[in-house]
Amino acid sequence: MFKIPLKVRYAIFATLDLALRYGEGPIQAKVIARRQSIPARFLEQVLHALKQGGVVESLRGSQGGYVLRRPPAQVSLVSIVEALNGSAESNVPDAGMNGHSLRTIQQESLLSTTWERVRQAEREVLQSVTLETLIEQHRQIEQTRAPMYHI
Amino acid sequence: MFKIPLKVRYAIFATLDLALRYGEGPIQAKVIARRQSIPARFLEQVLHALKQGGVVESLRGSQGGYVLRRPPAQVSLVSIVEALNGSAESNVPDAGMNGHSLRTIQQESLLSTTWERVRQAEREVLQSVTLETLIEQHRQIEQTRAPMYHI
DNA sequence: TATAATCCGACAATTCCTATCGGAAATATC
DNA sequence: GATATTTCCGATAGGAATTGTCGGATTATA
Repeated sequence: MFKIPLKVRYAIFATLDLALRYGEGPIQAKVIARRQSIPARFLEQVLHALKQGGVVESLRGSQGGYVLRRPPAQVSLVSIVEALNGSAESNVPDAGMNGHSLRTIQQESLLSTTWERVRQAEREVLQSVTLETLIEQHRQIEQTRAPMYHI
Repeated sequence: MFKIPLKVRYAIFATLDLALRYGEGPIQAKVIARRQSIPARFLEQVLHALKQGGVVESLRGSQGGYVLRRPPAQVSLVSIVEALNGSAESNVPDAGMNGHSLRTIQQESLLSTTWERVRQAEREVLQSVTLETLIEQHRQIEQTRAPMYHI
């Protein structure tokens, strides 16, 4: 409804790539970028944010790379999304009265509970979907798709 | 969570302004703009979109203006929000295979059901809030605020 | 030491959102 | 009919956010 940033998709598919190889040691950003068709240099930034958010662990130096911090079943989409926003993202446009009339503030307070409910509804859905969930869906799609090429 | 455009707030407060005077004839965009602190020329566009979306009725010419198409209790926020997007707003970035690899399309199909669930969750919340709801909240805020000035 | 990778800041390019403008079409009023 | 008012419509400017690129510093491996 309100538009989903590309950054979020990149983050999901990057972590999904890690999830598919969970336990096999670190994977380099460059490799993920190639596999998932994501601009390599941009992906670096996304992965860095994911690290700050505690979703991912990084290993520097040669043979380094990224590793999922927890097993795929314990990584929900909400943790990924929130890692990217830095968990700040207040809906009220700069609360600080900077150039905002009293009217504007009263207006905000009228809608704030509604926005909060929307946010919460989003959170609940995203919390119910984990990387493990996506892996299963991925497998199901593969299985229904593959036979078509064999006929 | 995913940021709410200013346009949406403007639309809500404009229709709320109409709701507070429902049944008293057409109200001009200029008047609403002044009362709600919204850039007049921009509000015109928003109201036009609301008309296309069937939320609002317009009367052209002198003494014209805008009128709510249905009573406030029957106007939900979801109808307002969808009127603005033209109800298009597909999450898949231009479906048409233009420069999109097969991989990208498969990726989208993996997330499409999740995005759809998020969208649906948003819709349900926004559907449960009507202009009538907001009017009541507005009155309650007024009543709790007013006494403070009298003491 | 050489190589490979993340880290970090700066910044360029692009797209989207917000806002403004001029004038055309429609309508009420005098 | 003339005039004033108001919506309608398209164009477009300004700015902010998003997306993407780059250079080099830092860290680790071999």
